[in-house]
Order: sequence, then C-alpha cells, then structure tokens
Amino acid sequence: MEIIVGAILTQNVSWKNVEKSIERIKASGFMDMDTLISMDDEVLHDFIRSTGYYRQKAGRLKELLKFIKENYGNIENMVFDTNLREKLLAIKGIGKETADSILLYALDLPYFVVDAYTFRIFRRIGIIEESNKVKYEDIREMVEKSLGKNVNDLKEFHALLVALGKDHCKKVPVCEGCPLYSICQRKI
DNA sequence: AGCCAGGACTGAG
DNA sequence: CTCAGTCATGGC
Repeated sequence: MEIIVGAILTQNVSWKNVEKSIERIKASGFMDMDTLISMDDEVLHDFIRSTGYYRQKAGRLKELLKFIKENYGNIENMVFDTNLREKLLAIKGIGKETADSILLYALDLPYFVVDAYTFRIFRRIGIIEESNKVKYEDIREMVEKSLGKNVNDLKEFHALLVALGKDHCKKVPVCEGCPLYSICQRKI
C-alpha cells in the first residue's frame, strides 16, 4: 500500500517531499485502502501537500485505489491479471514509469523502471545517443532483455542508477568522483 | 532568489 | 508524433 501511494506522490518531485506525507499518513493510521478512498479531499490534500500538485495527486491516488478495489479486491490479487500493465496505463494519471514502479516494487513483477536518471546516465556514458530518439519502451526492453526477467536484479539495477544519479550525475557534466568517470566522455 | 525534483495530461501544429 | 504549457511544494 505504501509503495502504491509513494508511486503516485513521487511524480516529478524529490522523494524527500514524499517521505513526510507517507509518514504522516502512517502515523495517523490512515495507510489503508478504504480509509484513503473515502477520505475527504480537503483532508487528503493536507496530508500530501508537501509533494506538490496535491490536487491532481489526490484524485489520481483515489482513482487508482478505486480501480484496485473494484477489480481485484486487494493489491495481492492484481498479480494474476496478465494484462495489468495496459490497464494501469489506461488510468488517467498513471504513465509508464508509475505503472512499472507499481508492477516491480509493489507486485514483484519483472518490469524495469525507466526514470530521468536512467535517461541521463545512459546518455552520459554512451549507451544511448544524445539526441532524444530513444524512447521509454526502447530502454525498458533493452534492459529487460539484457538483465533477464529477474525481479531482484531489475530492482537492484534501478536502485543503483538512482543512487548514482543522485550522488554524481545531477548537475555536474563530468564528475571526478564518479565511478563512471573513466568511461564518461560526453556531457549531457 | 531562483531553479529544479525519480511525471503525466492536454491542446496545438 | 512532438512540444510547450500546466500542475505546486520544498530544498538548496
């Protein structure tokens, strides 16, 4: 449940802003599907204000939770739907990254999550071209094909890219402390 | 004091 | 299909 909430709240916002919201919801004992679905909008807004876009995100979160409740009853049952990714993408407010985050981290299904760090780092080290031709699905398939559909590997690879992106590749074109320095020859 | 964060939708061309 | 505009707060 927490992962699903986080997947929506972290859209285009640093994870730090999301932690506070999640902690507040948990501390109040409201990290529960029915509670969140029936929560008054004004109240929900106050819980998630720190994540920005709070009006949009409140609506998106409720829509997602209602979709889960009505179609599966609970989160665990979602894994049996072989067409789940397409159905998630059909929900307004759920794009590819959010859908894959839910599939991989909440449901342990073998989908690679492509985020801004992935694009940046892959461009930086020359895995993809600088021109924006390479699209989300291209990278997802590339990684899933290379790594194999092992859930733990996909999680760890994504986590490593995030850690690397946060520490080294955010603003500095070429960082001397970066583990990839020796193979990194181009600016973003 | 700006600038930007682990996005996604919409409307225009 | 590509692209700018929009949504909004908090950290540095």
